[in-house]
Amino acid sequence: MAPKIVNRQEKRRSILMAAMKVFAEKGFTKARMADIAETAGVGKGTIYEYFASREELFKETFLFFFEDFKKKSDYIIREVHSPAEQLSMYIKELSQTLRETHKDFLPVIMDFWAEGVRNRNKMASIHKLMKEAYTDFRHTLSGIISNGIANGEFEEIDPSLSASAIMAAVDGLFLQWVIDPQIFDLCMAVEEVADFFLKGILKRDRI
Amino acid sequence: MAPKIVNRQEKRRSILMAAMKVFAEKGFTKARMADIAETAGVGKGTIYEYFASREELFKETFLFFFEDFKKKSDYIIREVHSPAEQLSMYIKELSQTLRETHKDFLPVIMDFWAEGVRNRNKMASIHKLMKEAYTDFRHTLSGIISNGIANGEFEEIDPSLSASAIMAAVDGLFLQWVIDPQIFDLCMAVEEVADFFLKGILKRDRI
DNA sequence: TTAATATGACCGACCAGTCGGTCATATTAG
DNA sequence: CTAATATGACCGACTGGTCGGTCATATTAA
Repeated sequence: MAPKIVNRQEKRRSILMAAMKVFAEKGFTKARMADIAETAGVGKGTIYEYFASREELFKETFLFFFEDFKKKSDYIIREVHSPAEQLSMYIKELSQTLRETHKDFLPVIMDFWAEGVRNRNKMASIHKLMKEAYTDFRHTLSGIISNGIANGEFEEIDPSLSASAIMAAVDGLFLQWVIDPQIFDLCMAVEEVADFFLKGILKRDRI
Repeated sequence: MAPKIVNRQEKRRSILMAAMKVFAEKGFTKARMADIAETAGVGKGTIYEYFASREELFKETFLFFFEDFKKKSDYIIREVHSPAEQLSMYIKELSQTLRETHKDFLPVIMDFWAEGVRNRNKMASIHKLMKEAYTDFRHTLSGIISNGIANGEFEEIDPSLSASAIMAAVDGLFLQWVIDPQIFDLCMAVEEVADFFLKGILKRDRI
C-alpha cells in the first residue's frame, strides 16, 4: 500500500508540515499524534520513524519559524545600508511576519512562549532555543544601533537595552493585538511606536 | 442547621491559596487536583465543594493577581497628582509587582497568556478576563496621559496608543527577563525605557 | 444535662476517557 | 528470500470529576 516514497528528507518534511498545520489549529498542547498522522496521511507509528517524540516535532516547528524570519532579516541587513533604515525595515518586517505569516499560528506562538519560560522541566530545550533566538535578535538589533551610533546617526544610547526595548515593544503590542485585534492594527501600531523611538534616538543636529 | 462551624469563605480561600502555590510550582497545565488537595490538606472531593472545576480555580487565581495590582495602582492614582509622576509611579509599581510578587508565579502568568489567547475553546472566559484586564490597564494609563495633555505637561500624543506602548514595553521586557534574567534587571530596564518615553512626550518648553 | 437525631462538610475509591509511544505484523523493494 | 519500512491495534499511565458513605457537630427532646 505504502507507495514509492523514496526521499527520507522529503517525507520527514511533509510530516513536519502536517504537524505544523495541526499545531496551528489546536496549539501544541491539544495537538494529538493521531491528528498529525492523519493529516500527514501516514500511520501514527511512522511519525516515530522520523521524529523521536512530540517534543522534537515542536522544537523543529520553532526552528522553522525562527529561521524563516532570520532569512528575511539577513536580507534586509545585507541590502539596506543606513542603520536608521535597517532598523525601521527590520522592525516592520518583524511585525508583518507576526501579523501575516504567524496569524494562523497564534496558539503555537503562545505555546512557544509558555514552554520557553518553563526551563525547569524536560522541555528545557525549548527554553534554550528561545533564549538563543532572543539573544540573536538582540545581537542583530544592537549591532545596527551600534553602527548608527558609530556613524553619527544615533545618539549615544545603550545598544543592548535599546534592542531589548524594541523587541519588547513589538512582542508586547503583538500580545495586546492577539488578545483584542480591534484596538489597533498591529503593523500601524508598531510603526508608530518605532517612529517615536527613532525620533528619540536620531541625532537632530549634525553640525 | 449548619453542623460544623466552618467559615466557608476562609476555607475557600485556603484552598485557593494552595492552588496558587501548586500553580506556581507546576503551571496550570501540569497542576493536578490531587496536588492541590494535598497541599491544602483536604480531600480531593472537598475542592469541588468550593470550586466548580479546575478552570474556576484558575480564573480566581487570575483575578487575585489582577485585583492585587489594581489596589496598589488605585492608591497611586489617588495619592499622586501630577500626571507625569503618576505615570512613572504606575510603571514602576507594575514592574516591581512583576519582578517581586509575581516572580514565583511565572509559569502561571505564562499560562494566563497562553490560555487567554485561545479564545475559541471552553476556556473562553479566561480570554474575556484578560481582555478586560488589559482594557482596564489601557484605560487607566490613557486617562493619566489625557490629563497630562490637558494640563500641558505632555505633547499631543495618542493617549490610547501610548498606553498600549507602555504596557507593551513592560510586558515585553518582562518576557525577555523571564527567558534570561541575566541580561538586565527588570526594574532598571523598565525605568530606563520609561524615562526615555517620558522624555519624548514631556513638553520641553511651555512658551 | 444528656442522649437522640439531623445536617452537610469531608473524603477517596472509582469511573470513563485520553493519549503518547510501542511492537507484532504487513507490505514493499531489491 | 531478506531487509527495510510502514502501520494501527494495543498498552499502560494518567487525570478530572463523581458519588455513596462517614462522622463531627449543632439542635432538640426529655
